[in-house]
Amino acid sequence: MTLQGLPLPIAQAAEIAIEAGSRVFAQGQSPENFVVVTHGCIKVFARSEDGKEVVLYRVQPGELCILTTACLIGNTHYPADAVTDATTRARVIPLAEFERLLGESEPFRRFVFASMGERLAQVTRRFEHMVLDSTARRLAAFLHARSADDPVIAITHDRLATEIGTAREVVSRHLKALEGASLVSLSRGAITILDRAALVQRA
Amino acid sequence: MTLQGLPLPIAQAAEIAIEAGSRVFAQGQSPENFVVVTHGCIKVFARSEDGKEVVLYRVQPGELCILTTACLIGNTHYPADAVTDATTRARVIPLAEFERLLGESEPFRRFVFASMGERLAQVTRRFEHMVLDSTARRLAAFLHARSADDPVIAITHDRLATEIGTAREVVSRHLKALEGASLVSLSRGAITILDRAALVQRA
DNA sequence: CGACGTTTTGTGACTTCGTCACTGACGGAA
DNA sequence: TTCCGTCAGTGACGAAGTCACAAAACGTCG
Repeated sequence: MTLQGLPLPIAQAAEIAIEAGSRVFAQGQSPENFVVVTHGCIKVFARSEDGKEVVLYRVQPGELCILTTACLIGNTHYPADAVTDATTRARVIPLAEFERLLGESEPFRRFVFASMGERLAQVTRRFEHMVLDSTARRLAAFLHARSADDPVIAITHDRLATEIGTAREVVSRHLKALEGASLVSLSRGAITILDRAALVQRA
Repeated sequence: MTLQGLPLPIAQAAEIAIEAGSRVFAQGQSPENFVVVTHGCIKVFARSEDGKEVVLYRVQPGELCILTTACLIGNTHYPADAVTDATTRARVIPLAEFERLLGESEPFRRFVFASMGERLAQVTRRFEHMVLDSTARRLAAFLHARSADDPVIAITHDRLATEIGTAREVVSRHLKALEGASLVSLSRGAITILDRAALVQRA
């Protein structure tokens, strides 16, 4: 799903900028606009009463927020929270215009459904791994995915833990073990991948 | 989402019957029809290589299968499996007709999106509870939900375990504890709820 | 530079959960 | 009644989550 592939109505829509770390929507709210990210990244996550978080998915450039879209027409409210990971730019289409486009533009409709299908498949896989895979596997898979273009991953153990759905201490211990096996080297706030191939084996 | 509330095109669609326990779709397939359940129940679940399962959600009467719908237009394939829990009847609309309706019928479109929004919120909450809640809480919540109209729940410990995403032995142990506290009584293949109010407390 | 506060990481003790390997109990069907 | 398949109970043990701190690493402000 590239930016080039965006249907005309989206490519022509107004663009807004959101600074890094700001809340895009909160649990219980109802959305007013259809949103497609063009730059940056939005993190969508659920939070329990006692403050623990799980990341559901991220909205990358060229993607729409499936929850926003579903709530928009379904007229329900968000079951999750979202904040920007980095400075983000997005194209927005107000509800009324969005509904009109859905009825009139076949490419637009196709784009919306295709995006929802992909995202749904992604969340399903994530769900499956979260419940069925061991922590060690999830960690290895995460490190492998995040080191695709740069062997140095800038992340704290705490953040990493919420990404893969476990506790910080558990992450620290597993990383220590991986360091012992010379697969990674650790420093404050960063993890350097030394043996990426070996990580695939463990994932 | 009641049957009465179904938009006309669905109420008029052809109805098919599926016997209990048969596979509705399998991981990797692509759907050919839009489906709305009218009687019975379809269980949608993910499965790992070694055979472990997690239930994602169930499609009840009046509901559509969100995965089928998303894959249908997105033209992707199923990321999960589905089987009928009981003898099931469903109305089906072939792909071409479905696409035409989406463009032409505003109520139909609204129904589809509303359903997706609801289901998505449901899966999100399920995801959250699965990752963040303790096994004891999930078990109590399950027993409470399933005893709404009948205090006797017909289910084996093994099935119950896959429902709440844990192992059979863990379920057996927790149930034993609940029996000790006189909240439930146990028999082969069935659980009788004795103190439903106390279960809410623990959920 | 050095003291101080914050953030990040390391560790040990303890609980809960998941897994394994069995055993026993129940309920048909032959 | 005797098999046999399904279901439940158990003890042992390793993996993972929780709790309570201690120790680094870093930022910043006199």
